[in-house]
Amino acid sequence: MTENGKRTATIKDVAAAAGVSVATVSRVLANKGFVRPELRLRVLEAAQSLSYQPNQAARSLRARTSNTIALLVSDIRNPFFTALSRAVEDACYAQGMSVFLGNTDEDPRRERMYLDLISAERVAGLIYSPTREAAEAFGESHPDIPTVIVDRVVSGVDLDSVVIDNAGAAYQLTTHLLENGYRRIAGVFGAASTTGQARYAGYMQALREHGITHAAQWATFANPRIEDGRTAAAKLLDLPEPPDAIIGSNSLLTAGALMAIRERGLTIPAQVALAGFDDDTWTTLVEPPITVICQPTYEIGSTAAELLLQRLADPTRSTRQVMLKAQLVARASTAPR
Amino acid sequence: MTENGKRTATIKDVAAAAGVSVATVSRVLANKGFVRPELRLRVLEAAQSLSYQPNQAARSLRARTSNTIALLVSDIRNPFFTALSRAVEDACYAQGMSVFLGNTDEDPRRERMYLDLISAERVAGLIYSPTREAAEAFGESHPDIPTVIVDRVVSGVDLDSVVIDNAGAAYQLTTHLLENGYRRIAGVFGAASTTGQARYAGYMQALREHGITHAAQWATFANPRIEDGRTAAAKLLDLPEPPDAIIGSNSLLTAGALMAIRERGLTIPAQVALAGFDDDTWTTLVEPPITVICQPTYEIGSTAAELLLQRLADPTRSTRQVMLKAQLVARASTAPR
DNA sequence: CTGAAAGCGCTAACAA
DNA sequence: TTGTTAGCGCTTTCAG
Repeated sequence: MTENGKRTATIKDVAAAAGVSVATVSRVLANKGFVRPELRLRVLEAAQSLSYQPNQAARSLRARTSNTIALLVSDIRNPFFTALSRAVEDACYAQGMSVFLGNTDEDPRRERMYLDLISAERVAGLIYSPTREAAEAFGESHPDIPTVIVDRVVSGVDLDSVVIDNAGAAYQLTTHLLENGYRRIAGVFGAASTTGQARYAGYMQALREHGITHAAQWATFANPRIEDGRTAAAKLLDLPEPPDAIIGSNSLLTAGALMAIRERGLTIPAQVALAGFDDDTWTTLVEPPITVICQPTYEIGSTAAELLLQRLADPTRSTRQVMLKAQLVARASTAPR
Repeated sequence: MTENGKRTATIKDVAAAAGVSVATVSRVLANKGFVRPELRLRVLEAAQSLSYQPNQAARSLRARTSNTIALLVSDIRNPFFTALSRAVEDACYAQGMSVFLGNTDEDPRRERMYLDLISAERVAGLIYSPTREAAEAFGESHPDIPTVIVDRVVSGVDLDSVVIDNAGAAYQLTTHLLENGYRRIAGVFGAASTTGQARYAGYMQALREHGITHAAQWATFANPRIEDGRTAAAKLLDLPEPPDAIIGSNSLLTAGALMAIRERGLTIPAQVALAGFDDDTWTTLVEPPITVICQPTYEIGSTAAELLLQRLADPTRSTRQVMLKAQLVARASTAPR
């Protein structure tokens, strides 16, 4: 009753075609144990001619883990995460693993849903940029799978992670502005991430160290979307005492700020300087080119994937917190005044 | 011997905790058949307190299909595909499905590997932007799963698809240039996709209809990467008789062309006009803003996801080829000369 | 070196 | 209405 019809071939079919047992087929396919060369060949040929594809679901069920890792970020359209995802995907491709992609939109509910999905799917591992809420209540209900944190910081848990020194980078960027003669330096920081917080802290510290009494309304927070950056920057620029420089905490916020500046016909940097994070293509395409902190985005992703893959190979190894170096790229948008 | 240890709870554990059979648990979780409210409650509570997550691998094995769709594109960093992926992800999220992401890099080998992975994973469906090779030899070995083609065209097979009228759009864009007085119009088209071909065809047709004898070296082909666009445009601009306008077949090629133009200190549009496809953010951030064909990228993605989800719900429905409208957005980079 | 058989966790007949 | 049970396709003892 093997009514084979159109069904994709199973290991049984291969076994039958090769005249061996399923165990033997499994062995040659996994290259485990020794099999007589002759049989091995028969099996390989049978598999070939039936275009046999081992059923991953069955494998995962048996192995209690899958061949897949998940990548959970706030929004793939954020160029930082776009580059990151590509790096992750490349590394997984090289290992024959697949990657699930999830966007949280910095929304804890959406994030929760994905975390559940992820444990239901029994993914092998997770590369994860948690929302601030999740970072703060980590462990509460984080799925019990190997996890590498990227871009953000979660304290009080022992996990692999890859970050840049966000506070330091923001400090450096702000100092650069100060040294170039800017004083009324405003910032638009990511509202939902620890990264935004850290950059804010570095920014504040630089101001403090230069004895700048900072007007509270110059530090604002926005969601990482162009529109939100534009709105936030617009408010800043319309202040009675507007800033003479604006820092965007990521390329979307910076782009939004640029739009707001353009709309008001202000010239950069004469009337207002602009600087930001992430060396996205557009930052050198616009006039004047924009000063940025250049994060090694691809490298962050590949390092994260590497850490995860290594942990999968050896779950007992001690965790590593990798801090990659970001670089200040000074351009005309922050020329000395 | 239920040594439960740290293992994630299974349906058995829930059944035991609720004092019912696994079948009952399955029923209440799937909302199938009737279960006494009292039992239903007990089951729900047990599941809750054990933080039970149904094992998807087991479900997939049983159901012979998974809860996942795959998205296979050339490069997620191409803004067109970035937006597309986000749309797909949103639609799947709404259905509680997950999405696999794969980048082919227009490399048939890499594509093949993903197609195999995809059939091994028994994904429920596929949203797919095939390389030209795959498009031409379609069916040869395409996995037997519901597939929606996006962005590209594959002939001779009966599949759902979502495209824009690429030839028409290129025709429109070229005509716009011609009407604005440009004559030596060059183009940098995607080398590896049917989309590039179609746009080339539309471009050629517009030239022909205007009686332009086209210098063959003005139509060039490049991989969809900024660097390649830059190189291709550089060659164009260094020609003894350089073009007075350049069309980029996608935002990466257009960005590359812009760089090449800038490097040579040429002014846009006085010395050379520039136009392209995809209304990426940077096109309005630069000076002058760039004329583009604006594709409804998000809508393309959500339509594709919709078509796929509908087909999963009803595999027998007839296929649909959806053609979405792209829009010419004329800006200063192609002002009349 | 090879095969038989026991499950992995779940759903859906089929029984009760 | 509920429970028992037979697989889904695979890997891995355990025998032979």
